[in-house]
Amino acid sequence: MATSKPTPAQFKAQAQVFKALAHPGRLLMIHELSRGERCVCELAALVGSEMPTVSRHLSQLKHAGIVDDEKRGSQVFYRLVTPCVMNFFECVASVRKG
Amino acid sequence: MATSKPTPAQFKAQAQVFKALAHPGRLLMIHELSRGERCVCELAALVGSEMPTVSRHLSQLKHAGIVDDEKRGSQVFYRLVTPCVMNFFECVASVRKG
DNA sequence: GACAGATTTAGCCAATTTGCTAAATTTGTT
DNA sequence: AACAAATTTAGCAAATTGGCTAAATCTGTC
Repeated sequence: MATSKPTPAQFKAQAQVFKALAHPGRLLMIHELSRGERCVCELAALVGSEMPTVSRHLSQLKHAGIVDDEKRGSQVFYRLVTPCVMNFFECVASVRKG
Repeated sequence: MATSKPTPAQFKAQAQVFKALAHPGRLLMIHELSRGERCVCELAALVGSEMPTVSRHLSQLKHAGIVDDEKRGSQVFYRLVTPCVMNFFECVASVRKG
């Protein structure tokens, strides 16, 4: 199917997804999650921020539908739900180079 | 080439591009520009905002490297530089549906 | 049940974003 | 030169975002 014109509500929803991606730390986490599920503490160590901060970032990604979580024991594991977002990076890289 | 890990600076640059996309009006304009170049006044009429507002939105897209502009007479025409961003929409749509 | 660890929620403050109006700039016309 | 149209820049107020610390919640262990 070709690129049909989204409704205003769809544009708004799409913008929400892009907004969730519009943060270096969240992109780093997504990149890590593309290799497999990770708990919050692992991701906190990865990005070097406090756990509450990381938890809220993950909450944003989850709300946007990009990741999902599963509680196992005392830990919560996040995983990438839509691997297609990884395809963005290639295009975005080309954007930056002209 | 596989998905190699970007540097912190690259993550930051990518986030900037996503941030430029994280706005319903800007997405609408990009969609319109995917059909061909448009002047600021046309885009302003399309999104229903004041021209200064639209001008600044376009400035953001240009700074992110997504669009480029060309002045012809008293008008400035914008065009989509990286059509690959249109591919995002398909994936983003799938994000919203689960 | 007390306690430690992992996670989330709440509250606070600094920084950014957004949209507007007003002013400045540029271009084409008379 | 005067004027009108198109665009950008500047300045302002409202809303949102981002990170922290403190407090609350949940889980497993002793």
